[in-house]
Amino acid sequence: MSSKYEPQKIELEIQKLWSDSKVFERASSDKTKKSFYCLEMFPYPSGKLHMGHVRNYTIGDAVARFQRMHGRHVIYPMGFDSFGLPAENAAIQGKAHPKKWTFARIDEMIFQMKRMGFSYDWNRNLATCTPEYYRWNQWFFLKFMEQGLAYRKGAPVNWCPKCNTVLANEQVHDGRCWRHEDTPVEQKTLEQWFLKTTAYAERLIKNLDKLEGWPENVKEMQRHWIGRSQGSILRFPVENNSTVIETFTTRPDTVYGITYLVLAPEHPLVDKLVDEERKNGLEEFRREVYSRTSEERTDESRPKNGYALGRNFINPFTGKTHPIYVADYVLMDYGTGAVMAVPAHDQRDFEFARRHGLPIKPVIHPRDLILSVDTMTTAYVEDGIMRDSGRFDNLPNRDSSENDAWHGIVQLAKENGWGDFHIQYRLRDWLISRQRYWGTPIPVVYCDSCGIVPAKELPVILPDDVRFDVGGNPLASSEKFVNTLCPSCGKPAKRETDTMDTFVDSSWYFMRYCDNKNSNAPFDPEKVRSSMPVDQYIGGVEHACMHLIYARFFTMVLHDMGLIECEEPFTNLLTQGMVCLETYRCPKDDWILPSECSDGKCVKCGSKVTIGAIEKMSKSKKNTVDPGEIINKYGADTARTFILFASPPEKELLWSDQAVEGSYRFLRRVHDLVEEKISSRVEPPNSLDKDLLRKTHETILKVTKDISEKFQFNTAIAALMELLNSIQEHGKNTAVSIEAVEMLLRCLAPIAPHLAEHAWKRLGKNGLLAEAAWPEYDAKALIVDTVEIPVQINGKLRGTISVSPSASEAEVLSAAAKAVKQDISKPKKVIYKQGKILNLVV
RNA sequence: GCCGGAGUGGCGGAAUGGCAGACGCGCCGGACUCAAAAUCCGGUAGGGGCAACUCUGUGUGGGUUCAACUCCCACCUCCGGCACCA
Repeated sequence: MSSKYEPQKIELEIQKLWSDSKVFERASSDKTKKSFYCLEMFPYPSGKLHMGHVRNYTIGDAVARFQRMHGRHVIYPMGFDSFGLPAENAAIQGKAHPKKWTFARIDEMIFQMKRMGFSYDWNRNLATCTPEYYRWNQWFFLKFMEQGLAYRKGAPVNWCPKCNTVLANEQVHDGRCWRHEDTPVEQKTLEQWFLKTTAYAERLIKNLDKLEGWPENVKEMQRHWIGRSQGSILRFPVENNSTVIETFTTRPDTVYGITYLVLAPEHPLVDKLVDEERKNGLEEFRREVYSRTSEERTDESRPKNGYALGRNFINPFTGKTHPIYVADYVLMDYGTGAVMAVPAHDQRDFEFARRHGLPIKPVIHPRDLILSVDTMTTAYVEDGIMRDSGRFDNLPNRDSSENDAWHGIVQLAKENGWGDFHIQYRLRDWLISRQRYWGTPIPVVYCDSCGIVPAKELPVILPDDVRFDVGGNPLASSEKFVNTLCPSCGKPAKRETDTMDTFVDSSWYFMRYCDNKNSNAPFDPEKVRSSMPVDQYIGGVEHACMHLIYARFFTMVLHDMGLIECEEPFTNLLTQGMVCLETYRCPKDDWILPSECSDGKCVKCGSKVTIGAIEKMSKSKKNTVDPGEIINKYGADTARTFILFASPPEKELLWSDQAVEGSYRFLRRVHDLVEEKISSRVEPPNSLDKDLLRKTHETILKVTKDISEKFQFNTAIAALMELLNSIQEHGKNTAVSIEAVEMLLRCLAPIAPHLAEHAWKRLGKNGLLAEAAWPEYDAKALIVDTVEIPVQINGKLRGTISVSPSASEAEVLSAAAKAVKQDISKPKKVIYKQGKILNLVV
């Protein structure tokens, strides 16, 4: 009795079989085997899986299943990054309380994940918005505080005067509030909490060299993000004043060319230094600078504006005095917020000097040329020979030794107390304060007598009695929450109402998975020790910097606290490419749906539509494909197979409905083949068997290699398609062809697990395929009697010959003589690679 | 501007020094059908030739090698990241 391929039916049956047998939970807790921790970046529970998720989790699930079949104790968890703005926005729009909203979305997501057949151990599940989870964020925060790794300082925020609220960057559109399009966002300074990531900058950058299992591009992005630069701190005394201005420079070799000095507009010394008569002008200048958005301010193409403070400083190297400016091109949050300006050797200083009529003094010249200020059109930033630089004249400014002017000048500064060598990082401390409700409350109390006091009782629970309709941080509207007693002196005090950045949640969730139900500690160190580090982490490259740096930072801090053994959380990282589809764009109606385009014209306005720009799937570009629809039409196995087949995992994937059909056809052919095998009688062995047996074992070898070495599921699937073709060409129901089918199913199990499991059952196999062993190839079956090898003459193909793989050069030459038309009896040179190729030079 | 990655049939892609285009999609032809869909079989880089065959071809130009998609040098284009970081 053979049946049709009905994926919907098969998949639900098999999913029930897996869940009833608890096969994945079992695999996840079997301590007798060597562990393999397969981790995927957990999602924000938006309610619907999108194709990006489906690709991410399909790759991960295939890896997890592959490793399980290799006898590993696979830890494969899933959870939800469930704090964040969308839930709060839903609440502001009056839809539902964030808690209710979030848990409803989580349930929808879990349903879809189960429908995809992902083999998670749901016992390890977690949601970061539960007190059971976030209390440990608070616990870590207090530990960080104890060690001076959490501190408070002023920092600018986006402020909407109409909402009376701080806005997240994503709530600011073109410098205006997302809800008040006519209201410009203001910059305001608030006291906020920071984590001291800069304390780990050196280790974060150094350890990258050890991460051999990480893609080079991600490591490079992190190196740049951390931005280590070697230079020096130089101090300049202000004329007729006791103040000293500290600057950071990577070019101490240019100090003799300083012609002015610039402070960032926010620099705390500005107000102290400004000349009384220039105060009003300064305020006006600052107002103008602050009115710009940060994008405008950091636009390199804008002319560099500045304002003289009417005061001078002394360059201790020359004893000369020069003016002090404030300018918008100097940033307060890099280095010391002040720079020594050398227009002759720095392009930005050069532009500023030309614009403001400041002198330019070259002190480094090319070997064969003396620079002239009058003819310079850009700064000279190359290396050369020092001039007008006191005792450093005629030295090379920089070379590979420590005897160059660069080092000599810093040494001189050091001896005189003017400065020292210094390494500066671009990485900044991590601002974790968010003026939001739906996040982890920062567990501190402000007391009039004791100051900042850590909360004693954890968790500090996020209250439910908050108002979303009054503006401001909803958390501040809960009287019960805000008003408390000081844990230290017992007098009335106020709670912190800021909550934590959700990147805190995702910085250690992979450790919580190891012991997700622990109510006495974030985790049992022993449990983390046996599972961490993560063997394979899979996710989007968009998290290359922030998330992956924060998670590495947390892991290092926890390591230093003695809580965990490993210093790096993720041994191997795979960043999957984007899922893309062509877009339809109308000149009037912007992005339109494919259905809104007919005959190349927009159905709304009749304009000619531009079709075909391939873009990342996104709602705004109207080029999404809903995974749910694909499952309904073809089943989860087809979606999985297509995703893995269409492109190698780290490359972008171009969605194609027609190619999806192709994957469906392949699976149906496998299904039909199995049905055919079980309904026909077994025949005796025959002469075709040998080739099929070899093909079977070649396939096992290739699939194993492709998946284990490079996650090349695309070529592994191609090999399985070839095997299927070979079995059908063989056409007989012999022991060998039945074995070939069985091997095909085993290899298909990580890719299309429902169909493979179903067919396994139909073949009458005992036990679950999900727990079966991965096949091993038989080297004997790979042996061949003859091989076809190409015969080349002068590198050009002139024929092929069939020889024994062990044939000698003489044998091959005589066979070749018959196969080609040319006379090859007197070759100049013979290159014979046994069993591979023969090339003759004549 | 700087850093990283990629350029191969009509399309997704394969081959990491050894027969370029595996596998799939699409397309063309055939079988089945009253017909269509589905399915099955065959063909499918381009040029020339009735044909055996032959020439050209992996972004462009050069080089190394018996042999280059693959290695080296220069350039072009596209994608991603960073971007006044002193």
